[in-house]
Amino acid sequence: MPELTSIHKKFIHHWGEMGTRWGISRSGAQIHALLYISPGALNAEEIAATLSIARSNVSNSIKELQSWGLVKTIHVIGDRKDRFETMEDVWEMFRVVMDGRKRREVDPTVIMLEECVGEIRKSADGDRYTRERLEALQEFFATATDWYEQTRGLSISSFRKLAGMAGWVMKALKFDRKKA
Amino acid sequence: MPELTSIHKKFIHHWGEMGTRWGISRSGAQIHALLYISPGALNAEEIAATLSIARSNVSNSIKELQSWGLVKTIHVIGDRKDRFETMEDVWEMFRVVMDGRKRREVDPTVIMLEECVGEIRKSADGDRYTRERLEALQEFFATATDWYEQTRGLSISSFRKLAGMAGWVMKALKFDRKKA
DNA sequence: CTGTAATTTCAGAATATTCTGAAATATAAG
DNA sequence: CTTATATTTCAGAATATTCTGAAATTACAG
Repeated sequence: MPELTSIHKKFIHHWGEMGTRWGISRSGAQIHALLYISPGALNAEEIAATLSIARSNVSNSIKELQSWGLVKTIHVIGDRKDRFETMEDVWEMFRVVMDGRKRREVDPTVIMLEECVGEIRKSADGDRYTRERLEALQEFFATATDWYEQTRGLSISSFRKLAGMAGWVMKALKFDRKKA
Repeated sequence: MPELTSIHKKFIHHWGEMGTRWGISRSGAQIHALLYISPGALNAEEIAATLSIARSNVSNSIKELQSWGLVKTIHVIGDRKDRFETMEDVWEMFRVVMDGRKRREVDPTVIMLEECVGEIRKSADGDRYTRERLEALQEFFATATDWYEQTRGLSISSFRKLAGMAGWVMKALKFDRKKA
């Protein structure tokens, strides 16, 4: 993918911007976008040249992407350069990102809430309102993580079916639906 | 909530850090945390004093939170100062954040993909692989937004039931489950 | 109106993040 | 081992974001 068309550029730039909102650096997300639309694995030099970024930036960003589990290294015999590729399956890609975000954001928050609620229960001075609020958050996170574990193994088609069920459940059984 | 205990501080600081990963500034997220654990609505001066941040920062951050729909203004008769509060319901809070993120991140991406795929179809030069990849992304986003619309109105208890169904579906019907 | 309190705006300071390029290190063929 | 090439490290530059404080604006009681 040495020559980028305007469509390639558009996609890569947008993906780069979006990546920053998902905790991935712009360069990292751009590299991911490039690998995603590249038919074959690319080496670091090719990536740096194609995206006009420093070779070292590629190295660091690849490491970042690998820490997310989004990129893996390919060794081609007769080629000393490492090559990199990303998964084709979008659903798997999404799951990998979700797992990473859970690990980095949700899990530490759950720990923090446990610690806070634990302390507040010990102190027993009657900070009732704070305790209520933190326990409500705890319950939410418990439900959310439980939910995530129940569903993260579903294939995309199963997930579609589950959405269908939700709509059906809401309509046919007149389950409680929040306004709007 | 003028005097913060160490538990309050711990929660507020953690929430502030997490907020930055969700596209909300540290100050904004800290204000949100403070309002969340405050039994009553607070005015801007109280917030600034409690969190040791500039009065103008409170003003801007409140505006940011209001753009998310996370904070609303309360007018108390006989008090010229605006007071602010946030919703108690965690589930609603989560939904509000999800709506905001969808609006800011998913919707523009869907548009970008439409534009790219549209152009690539017109050009018809045979960039088959890129087209395939972008269409795969499109399909994923279509499923995801459809799913979100189907389920965003569910109450937390319905959602719990849905998770139960998912587990049941996976086990009892031996639906396809991806490895790991 | 007038005066005072409240709020907002905004330019620049402070901070945080990302990126570069040169130097150091690692890898492997000969 | 030696030499070529490939990769990583890292200090500081470049960039982006957030925050502050003073000035401008708004709101409203008297």
